[in-house]
Amino acid sequence: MGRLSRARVLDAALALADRDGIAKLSMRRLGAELGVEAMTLYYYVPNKDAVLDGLVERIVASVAPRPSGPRAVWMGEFAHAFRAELLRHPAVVPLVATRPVATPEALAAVERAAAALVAEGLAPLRAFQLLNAVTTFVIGHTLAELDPEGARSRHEPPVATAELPCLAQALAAGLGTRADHDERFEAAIKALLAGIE
Amino acid sequence: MGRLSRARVLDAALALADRDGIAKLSMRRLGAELGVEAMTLYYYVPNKDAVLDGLVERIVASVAPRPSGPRAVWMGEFAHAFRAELLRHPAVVPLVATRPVATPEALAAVERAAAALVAEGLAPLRAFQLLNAVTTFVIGHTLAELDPEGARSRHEPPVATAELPCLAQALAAGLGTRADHDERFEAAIKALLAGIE
DNA sequence: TGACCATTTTTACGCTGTAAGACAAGCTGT
DNA sequence: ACAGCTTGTCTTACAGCGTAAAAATGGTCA
Repeated sequence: MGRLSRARVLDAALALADRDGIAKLSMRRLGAELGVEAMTLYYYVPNKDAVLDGLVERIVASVAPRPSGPRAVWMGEFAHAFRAELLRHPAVVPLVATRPVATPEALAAVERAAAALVAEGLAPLRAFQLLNAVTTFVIGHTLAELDPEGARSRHEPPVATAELPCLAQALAAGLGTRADHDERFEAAIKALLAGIE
Repeated sequence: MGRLSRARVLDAALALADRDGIAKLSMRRLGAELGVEAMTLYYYVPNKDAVLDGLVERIVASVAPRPSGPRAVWMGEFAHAFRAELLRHPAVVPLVATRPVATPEALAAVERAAAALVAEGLAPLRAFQLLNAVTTFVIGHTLAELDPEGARSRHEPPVATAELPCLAQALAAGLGTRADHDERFEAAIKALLAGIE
């Protein structure tokens, strides 16, 4: 195992969160994962919040819109890519949803994305508004997509459908399946992009 | 102060969360708020998660769509009402975003909302899809709206605009102001509802 | 009085983030 | 070679957390 670094700490944190869930991501566990005592991490990172901010950074910096051709098209592609990345790291989604983009690297990534839109002719304000509308929507949708899994694993009773006939029918008709989510995401992002021309 | 009950525990929890933030909502503090030891709460609530689920229940049960006339209209009104309620309890928004609707009361409220749509002629699956699309969007948007406040209060440097020219310009042009959020919410929900006809 | 009961408190355990300081190893300048 | 500084790690400690288990309290009824 090579030398420690902020990057390696974040790598381990992301792996640990993906494997065991964010709840299990403690400084002691993270240290153990790296073969080191908890306090050692504080040499590379000011505190735990910085680790969480780092995880958000990892996700945010890993996707970017690539403008070319009709805006609704590449914006749609960006939305899909962002959603895919979020689904790849389900444990981190609540962090992305909850914490503002905070680290310099993450802010720089956002700036780069906005700059690309500005280069396409948008005003800076419009660029951020567009980016914001899409990311905000993707995060909201993905959060809703994730919840069920966590809920089911908590305890058996999937849902007391006895006195919830509408819900029971909807579930039987495919509500909450992967296909349902995909389809709804597709429809909603299309509507959103079409409406914000 | 009258007798304790689950309802009064949740009242106190909501008040405490609104006043001091969810981070400060601990069983001991909540007990103190009610003039009682922490462990006493466990007589009214199985564990802390149940308290958090209860907070979600409070929010979810406090708004409902009221179908009458063109769907896009009352759905828009529902979206606005939901957003207003979320903004009234900013500290709870991350919970609503993150935790599935879990308590019987909350599930019943959702069922009631869906039943109202079904009574309007929608298939149960469509009813939930529509509800889901709107609530999901509102939650996502409101989360993004809230983040900045929390971020600013953490420490002074609002943002290093030096090397983030696009962001700086956008901020100067009004990005992130209340008016900006209101306007974007309005535009996006309209687009969404128009596109899911 | 004594037994039952609902409610509350006490005590305790293992876990958390992290402040403060000790410690070891390597590099530098003399 | 020696001293001293830097870099990295570990030790110890503290206050707080959620909550299991058991004990204490107080009221109501037989």
